[in-house]
Amino acid sequence: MGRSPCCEKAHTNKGAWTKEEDDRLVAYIKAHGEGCWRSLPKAAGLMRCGKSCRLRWINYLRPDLKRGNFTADEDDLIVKLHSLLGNKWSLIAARLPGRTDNEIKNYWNTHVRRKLLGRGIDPVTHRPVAGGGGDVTISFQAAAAPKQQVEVEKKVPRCPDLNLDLCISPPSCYQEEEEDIKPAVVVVKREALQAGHGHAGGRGGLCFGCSLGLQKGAPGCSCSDESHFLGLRPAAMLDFRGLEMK
DNA sequence: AAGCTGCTCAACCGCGAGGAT
DNA sequence: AATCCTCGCGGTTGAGCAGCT
Repeated sequence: MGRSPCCEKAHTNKGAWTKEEDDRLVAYIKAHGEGCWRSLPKAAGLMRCGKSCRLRWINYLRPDLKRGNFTADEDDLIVKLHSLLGNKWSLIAARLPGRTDNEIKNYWNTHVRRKLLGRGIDPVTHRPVAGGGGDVTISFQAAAAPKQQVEVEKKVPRCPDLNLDLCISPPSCYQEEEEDIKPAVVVVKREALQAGHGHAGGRGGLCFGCSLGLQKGAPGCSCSDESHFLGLRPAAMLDFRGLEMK
């Protein structure tokens, strides 16, 4: 049987969008707002499926999109977020105002991956590839799970890609310089990340905690201290479970 | 100038999650 | 509880472009 098509394919346009289609879509969303993508094409007089309209709006027509090249800061943040979140492009995009998941995914695949490989870093694990010269030591070891969590995981196996529990080890330089440093454990709930919280006014100069939605100045925020790995204070234990929000 | 190759990025596809019935 | 429906996500594709021979 297979799944039913998302739309009436025989009567939908495909491929590149025309200026007229863009104008129609923008005008409709300005008048009626986003949402109800399934019925939008018909209502807007577009011969497109809802999915296509949504994608066009989100990735290209949204007025708050930031076009143009990625800055060094954005580049850096993408690498850091990817090291924590993996290929969760929508979560990464939520931390980069004006950028879309599709744009970041493309940028990663065409630029960042190659750059990391060139530095001898595995873009998947963010560890030095065998024989490589990289110095990134981000660990993907899961934090010790509480008993309740373990029981849940008997039914729902841990998905490594989900990264609900993340363990970050400071780089080797910290281990050399500060012997008593404890690994910082960051537990990030997916809902918190999806909520899209963050400081108003852009990301410039935000610590990693703030990039993940922490209130500036809250425990775990280290905006004023540029010297720490990923903006985390090496000896601090950060628990982002407190970020859960509606 | 023509042909080839590699790269970029907009768009498509299939699937899973979650809400509604 | 089961099924349906819609939305959103991540992987993949392919048209268009730039650079090279």
